[in-house]
This record gives sequence, C-alpha cells and structure tokens, in this order.
Amino acid sequence: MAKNEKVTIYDISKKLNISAATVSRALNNNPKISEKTRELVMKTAQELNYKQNRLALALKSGKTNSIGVIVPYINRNFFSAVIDGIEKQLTPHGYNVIICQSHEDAINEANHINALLNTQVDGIFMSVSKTTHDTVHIEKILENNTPLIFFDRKKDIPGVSSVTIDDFRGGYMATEHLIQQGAQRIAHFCGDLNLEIYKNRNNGFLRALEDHNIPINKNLIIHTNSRIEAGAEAVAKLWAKKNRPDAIFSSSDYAALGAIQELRKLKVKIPEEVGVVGFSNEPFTKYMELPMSSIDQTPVTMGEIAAQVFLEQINNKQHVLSVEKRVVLAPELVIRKSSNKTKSLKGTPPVSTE
Amino acid sequence: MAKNEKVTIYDISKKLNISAATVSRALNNNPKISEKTRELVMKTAQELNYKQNRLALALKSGKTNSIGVIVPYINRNFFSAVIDGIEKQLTPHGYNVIICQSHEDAINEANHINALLNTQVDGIFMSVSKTTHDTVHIEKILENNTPLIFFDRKKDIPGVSSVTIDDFRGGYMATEHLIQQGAQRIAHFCGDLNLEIYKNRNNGFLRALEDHNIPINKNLIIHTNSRIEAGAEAVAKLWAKKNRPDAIFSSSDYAALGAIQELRKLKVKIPEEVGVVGFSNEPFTKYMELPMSSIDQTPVTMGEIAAQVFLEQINNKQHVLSVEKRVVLAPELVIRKSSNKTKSLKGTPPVSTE
DNA sequence: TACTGTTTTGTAATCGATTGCACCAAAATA
DNA sequence: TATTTTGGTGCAATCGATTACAAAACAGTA
Repeated sequence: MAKNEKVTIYDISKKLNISAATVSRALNNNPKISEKTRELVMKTAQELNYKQNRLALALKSGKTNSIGVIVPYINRNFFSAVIDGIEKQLTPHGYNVIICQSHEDAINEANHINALLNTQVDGIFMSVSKTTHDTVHIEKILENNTPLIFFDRKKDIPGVSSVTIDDFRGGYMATEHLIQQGAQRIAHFCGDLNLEIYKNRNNGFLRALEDHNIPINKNLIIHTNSRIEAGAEAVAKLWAKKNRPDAIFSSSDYAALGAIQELRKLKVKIPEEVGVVGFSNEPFTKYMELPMSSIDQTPVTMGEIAAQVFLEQINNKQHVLSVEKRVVLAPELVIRKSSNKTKSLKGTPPVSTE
Repeated sequence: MAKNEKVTIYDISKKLNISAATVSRALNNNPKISEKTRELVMKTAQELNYKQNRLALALKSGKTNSIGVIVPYINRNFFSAVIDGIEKQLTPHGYNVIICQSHEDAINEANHINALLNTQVDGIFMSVSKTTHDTVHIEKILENNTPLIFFDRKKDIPGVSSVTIDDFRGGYMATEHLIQQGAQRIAHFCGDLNLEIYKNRNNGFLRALEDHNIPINKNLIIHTNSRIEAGAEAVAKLWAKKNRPDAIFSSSDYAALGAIQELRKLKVKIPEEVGVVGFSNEPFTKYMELPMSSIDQTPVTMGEIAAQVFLEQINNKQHVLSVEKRVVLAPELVIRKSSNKTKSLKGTPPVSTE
C-alpha cells in the first residue's frame, strides 16, 4: 500500500535529468536557480511526496533543531507550564522539545545530560534537582559548547543565563500581606535553605518582619519539605505549644495545604484566627473548599522568556559566551479566602480539566 | 578551555595509523578484530574523549533511537504517569522520549505527527485528542511505516496496537460498589459519548444497574464535561428537583470534585446521604478534606506495557504489521470516605510533592 | 563573428559511521 | 617447499543533503 522507499533529492534529479545540487538549491529557494527549474523541481517534489531528511541535514549542518528540557517532574503544574511556554516560543521556529525528568535525583540529571548531548541537541533548558550539589555534570554542557539556560532553580555558573522569579520579593509580599491583615505572629515554613529559591523566600519573609518592626521569633520558623504531611505535622507541633501563630506563610503550596487540613481538624478558623499563604499558585489552591492565597510564579512567561534568551544566544555568536543574561521576573500575590478577612474576593475563571 | 572540535573515528585512526573501518569495528566489538587492536582503540578513544555521533549513525541506519509521545496535556497526572512508565522501559534501551501536547486539538496533533515523522522517530505513542474525529493524519504514520501504539484513547485502525483499560469494568465496579453501599438512585455524570472510554464507562454503569434489577432513570444521567464547574452545575440542577439521587458516579474526578463542593454547600452529608465515586484516581482525590473514592487506571503500568508492545513490534518484523495487539488492563476501585459508610478506610501513603 | 560578462547548472567533497568485498600475512596442511 | 586456510585490515561505497568551485549556456557588445 504505502511506498516503503523514501524519496530523496536524487529521485527528483533523475526524473528531471538534472543534478541533485540543482534540486537542492531549487528547494532552498537559492536565487541562482532559474524560475523555470525551480517550479519544475517544486512540482515534482510535490508529486513524488518528497520529504527532506532532517538527519542528513543535521549531520551536515551540526544542528538538530531539537532542544532538551530537564525538570524534576513533568506533572507539577509549575514545570509543565514552563514547558508550555518554551514550546509555544520554539515550535514555530521548527524546534522539537525533548523533555526529561530528573525526579529530583542528580544522577538521573547527569544521565539525561549525557543523552541529550549525545543526541546533539541545540540547547538545554534546566531546573536543577534538589539533590544536585556538585556541578561537574552540568559543566559538561558548556564544554560541549551547547547553550544552557537555567530556569527557576539555578546554579551560579559563569556564562550561563537564567530566568528566575524574584523569590525574595515573593516572600516579602506574602508576609507583608499577612501583616496588613493584622497578623503579628507569623510562622514560616521554609524549604531546604541550600536551594537559592527557598533561601530567598526566607529572606523576604525576614525583611518584611523587620520593615514592620515585628521581632523575629525563631520558634516560628519551621523547616519542612514540600509534602502535605510536613505541613500538617508542623501545625500539630505549633499548636501543641503555647503562643500559637496567627498566620502562616509556607514556601510550598503542598505544605500549606497540609497545614490547612490540620487546622480545620483542630477547629481553628481560617482566616479569622489564622491566615495562610502558600507559594506557587498550584491549580488546586483555587479549587479547595477554602481557596488558598498563594504567590504566582508566572511559569508560562518564564518558559517563553527562557526560550527567547536561548534564541538570542544562538543568534549572537559574536558575543562571548561569558556574557550571561539574568532575567528575574516579578511574582504575583493571589489573594484568596485563606488569608482574606475582608469581603472582596477575586473571581476564579474556569479551567479546563478532565 | 573546552575543545570545540569533535573527535571522530578518523582522529583515532590517524593517531594509530590504522583505517577508520578498523576503528569502527573495534569500537563495536566486532569479533574479526584482534584483541590487541581493540584494546588500543578503546584506550585511545577514551584518551581523546571520543563520543559516537548519533546523527551519522542514524543517517546510516535509519534509526534515530528516539520515540515520540503525543498526549492531550502533560500536566494531567494520568498522562504524566503513563509517560513515566514509557520512559522507565525505554530509557534503558537507549531511547530518547520526545513529548508533545495536543491540547485536545486535532490540528496540533497533526502538526506534531508531521514533526515527529520528519524527525524520523522510531515509533509514536499516542492518546488521541477529544476533537479528533477524522484519522487521515494518524494514518500518515502507518504510510510512513512507523510503529504506532495507542494508549487509553484509541481509534480503530487495523494493524495498530493499543493498551487501554477496561472502562466498562471500571464503570461497573464503581456502580456496583455504590449499590452495595445501599444506593438505589444513582446519578451518572458521563463525558462525551463519542469517545470510546466514556461510552464504555457509561455502558458499565448501565449494566450494573440491570444486573441488580435497578431501573434505569434517564433523568439521572447527566452529560458533563470534565470540569469542576460542570459537576457543581449538575448537582445544582439535580437538587433543584424532587427525587434526588442517593449516589453519584462521575466519569471524571474533576466533575466529581465539583459535585462534592456543591453538595457540601447544600449541606448534604457525604457519604451518609449521597455516596460519590470518581474516575482516574487523580492525586488530589486522596488529599481532599473528604477523600474521594475513584477508579485507578494504573497509568504507569499502561505506559510500561505500551513500551513493551512497541519493543516486541520492532523486534518481530517478520510478522505482518496487520497483526495488532490489544492489551486491556483491569482498573482498580479505590474506596475512600466519599462512598464508604463503614469504618474501614484505607490508609494513604505519603506522596512527594513540592 | 569573436569576445566578455552573467546566469545557470554540474562536479565532487563533505558531514561521521558502517560494512561488503578484496587483500595480505601468517599459520596450518599436504 | 608449495598450497590452502584463516584471521585481521583496508578500500571504497553508502546514508541524503549542502556548497565551494568549475564549467557550461546564454546574452550582449564591438
């Protein structure tokens, strides 16, 4: 039924009794080809159902027209949204996007980097895993002269551009909002402080307290990971003691979710007795029975800008690689019921889901 | 700093004063090469940091060692879990996985198919979009002699293997469970019946009623899409009338979530007055304040099996393509509080999140 | 007509690895 | 010693497209 054999420019050249070089030039709209031949070639290509062999092209040019993206998990809304943004920008330029998951494991990360370099991708976008300390495997990308762009979670490597959000500002905004709602004893669930993002959120939190002359209470700073359980446990501990907090700023939406669940079990009124703000604006925050305030990281924009930085980088080869670009996006505070004692709630437009 | 130039087998051959053919054979452990030469080549390859050029290999062999996966959305837990399963099986075989999102749009789907075929992937896995009716763009894959595997959402195309779950059985199990909990007036939220999966779930629902001698009441069958809002609206309508249902089986977890939210607003007690079962076992179902029962589709297994079917297919070229394989997996009913009037609740192990 | 200058097309090398065939040397056999 | 066998290598073509350079073909001019 279907023709197994692939049509090449040689098939076209034979049929027309011209050389393959001419065919190639005609197909590429090379101005040195006469209009007559070009049309003839084009028509014949169509007839024979010719498709350019990207592999041959890639071998010749050294460009594969595909890029790799390495993220911890693809089923986290934040990351999949960043990928959406990258795709949106790069697909029109003919790029294929190869997506890899590190599962927060530096070894997987290193393996994926090797595989991508081996595939000769034209660039790599990555958000480093939580267990990545040492960066030798990442530097391999640079040794290979492959463009690298960090997004959200980065490492400080000279010459590597990055697109992040201003986590300090996010932490500051969330905290200030709680203060404005009347909070005076704000607990903070901070993530692993070895990661820049959590450190910055924590610093933003501290600065906001300072700026509003609220003393810092170390007992209210709890180190949690990003699990629901961690948030629930933290609340359980805090409420077991005296001097309970009157607000919580969690650097993770999931820990905040756990906190809210535990608070409701304890019959604590939200937001009247305790206001809660999370971080990331995961979709579920909007659909909770008690919708949760959170910091939006504008992930789609982040992906789009990362893609733009990449395109700029490959188009400006004259510039030395060591001139990196660091884009820092502004986070947005989304106020919902969990922290809002007034009546004016923001509307939540429908989202398509299955 | 880093050497820009890529090391080829010719560099090795020059250094050792032997032919590139010998180098190639040595690297591939061809038995016709003497042990001495092989070791010498291996050592030199290591020293020069030789990396095989996959493009050249791909051009020569016609195999790119990458496969494409087309899903509606990657940030839906079901699909990302299937992808996890595919990766888990295929990565050890040296495959790269290229992931594409159709966003439920047949046109995107067609574009991605073209791009993947153009990249000459060794196979395509897909779950068709809801708006795909006509299959000419899918048949292009077959005309190109590229292996194609459907998972979850398939089309009936001769010669194409598929891995799905037994949606009929899932619908039946959910319904029977509600009946066993004492329900007699069960409402069903069914999706677009043009899609096999929803039709089958619906049929399973109907059959379970029949088998238990419960009359079918068309007023209780509501056509919803998979949005939270749709579920809430459906409940609002049902509760506006008399003869309200005493249970709901939704073919979508999201619609079920909306239903539960609306029921709680109406102060309806769950599961005492109304039991609810969803479909897909999305992670959030476990973490709701009132955890929701659902049908698990074992997506990781689905991905793994799809990958195995693919591997079998490319290894058995002697068999005619028209012998397709159709794997149907058994769904699992996960009973949680939303439908369980007894006390024995299942434990919910922690899940890693951010 | 002869010559110069443009267009247009062809030749052949190139990207890097693989592989059928031919060939040479050393070892085994007669 | 002559001859066959065998193990190990090299030559050259191949995968498909691109492109520097060379060579036609053509038009224009004296």
